[in-house]
Amino acid sequence: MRKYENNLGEKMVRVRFAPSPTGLPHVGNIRTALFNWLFARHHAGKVILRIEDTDRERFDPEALDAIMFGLRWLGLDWDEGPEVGGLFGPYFQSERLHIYHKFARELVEKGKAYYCNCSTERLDLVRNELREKGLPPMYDRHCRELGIDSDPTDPNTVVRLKVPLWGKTSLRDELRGEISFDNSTFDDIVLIKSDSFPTYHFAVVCDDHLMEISHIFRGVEWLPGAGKHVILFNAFGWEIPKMIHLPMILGPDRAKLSKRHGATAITEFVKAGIMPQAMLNFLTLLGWSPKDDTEIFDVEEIIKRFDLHGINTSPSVFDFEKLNWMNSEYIRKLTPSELTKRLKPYYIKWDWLKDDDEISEEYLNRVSKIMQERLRKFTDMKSLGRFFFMEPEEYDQKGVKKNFKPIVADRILEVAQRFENLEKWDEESIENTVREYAKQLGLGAGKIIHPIRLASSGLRMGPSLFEMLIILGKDRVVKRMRKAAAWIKDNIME
RNA sequence: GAUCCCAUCGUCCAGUCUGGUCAGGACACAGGCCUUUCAAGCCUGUGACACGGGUUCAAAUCCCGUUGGGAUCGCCA
Repeated sequence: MRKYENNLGEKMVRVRFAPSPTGLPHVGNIRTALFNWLFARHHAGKVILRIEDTDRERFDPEALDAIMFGLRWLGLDWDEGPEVGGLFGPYFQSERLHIYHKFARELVEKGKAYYCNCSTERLDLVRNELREKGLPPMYDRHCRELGIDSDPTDPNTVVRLKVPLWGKTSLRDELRGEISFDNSTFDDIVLIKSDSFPTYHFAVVCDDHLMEISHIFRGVEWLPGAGKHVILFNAFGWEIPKMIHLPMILGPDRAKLSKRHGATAITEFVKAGIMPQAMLNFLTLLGWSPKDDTEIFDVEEIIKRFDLHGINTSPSVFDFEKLNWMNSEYIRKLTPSELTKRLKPYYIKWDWLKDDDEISEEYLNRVSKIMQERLRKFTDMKSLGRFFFMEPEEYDQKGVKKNFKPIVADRILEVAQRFENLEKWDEESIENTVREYAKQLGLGAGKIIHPIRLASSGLRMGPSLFEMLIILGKDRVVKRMRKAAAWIKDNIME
């Protein structure tokens, strides 16, 4: 009797995300976690986080924190697993060794597995010989019929699965249909290693059964090995969960997405100033489609609409550009004060702000408002908005060439003087001052506007000049203009 | 090498299951409008059914083959 059945006797949806804590969580793994989660939430099922820490050599204690951080950042919670517990624990495979040992002994007793004492040297030798002959490198099943007596805990032996030598094994992928493999192409895989830890293939089958997992979502890279899992499930006589193999995520060169393509760890997207909502939205659409033209939708809407039918089978290229665009859409949905809240940590990191600064919240919100629609990522602020906090230390080179002619220095000084004399520092007064002066000289307003922009911000592009000057404040603007005029006189020759 | 998976604009997706509308949308790109610049916004444009056979009145869609891409073949997961 299952622990989790509804009162119709139907299996409850239970999915698992089963990362291996060996490094920073990769977007591919996170996408897998996301699809698991969306499916479970859509069907009011349970999400189990299980830690596959059976590789003691590659274990990285920081990885687990990074994984949990990444999941929580995206808003993916789990109903059972580390820090929340559950009825099917422990959720760390390293704490379940006795379970795997018990099942391994059972298989040996049933004649479905055997102990093997072949050395790694011998295994290498055998495989190399086969490889040289152009044959698939496999174990030669030397110990298969030897009847070696041992125990899963014995460091001198491993436990191997007795894969059927003939016939076919087939499985049903919910997206691709029947897939079948010739048993002759399978190796007698190791189930328990000599350090008494289970291999991935063994642990995953035992745990998916024991934890009553109903649907297995994982990357296609697991598909070729899934036949072995079926053999194992059958050896135990266990029901096989439904399997869904998710298409791979590729880099722009169509190779599996990896570090050399740029940011791939979820933490790097966090640092770059990508919003979790945007990341979730983007990742959802990478391999799944709502079947209409909806592109921007929130989690609730996605959960409501997520289903197996919309999942793709072909691999997709991770388009950083489109993610940035989507992020800009989400940035625009924020109120100025929400944006300020998110930008502040970056300001502090860049030394634009100190905790005890007297810069007002109101000032920050005005900066947020004026910059909001030109940010794609929070980090764009670093180059686009520096001048709101720091004096320009240099001027944009192209801008200098175009706008900082020697004759301009006196014009800047003149406008600075007129600014200083202004009683009101509002858009109307500033604009009138600039336009009237341009008119007096018989010049287009742009001839005055561009040098002022460059003088006050150091940049040749940016938000509306007059609004920008209001925010900066009269004193700072006048000071920066005089400084720029002096700079022109010092640096620009006739 | 063997096995498995995949194949629509440069990219992400729709259309394929259930053959029949100029193959639709988004990102990117190009041009235009707006404008003090940039961005945004609006308008327009460039751009794809990998190839070859078959089935059919009709094929992106069904079947077969070819080619191409990817993954997997560990006491890693």
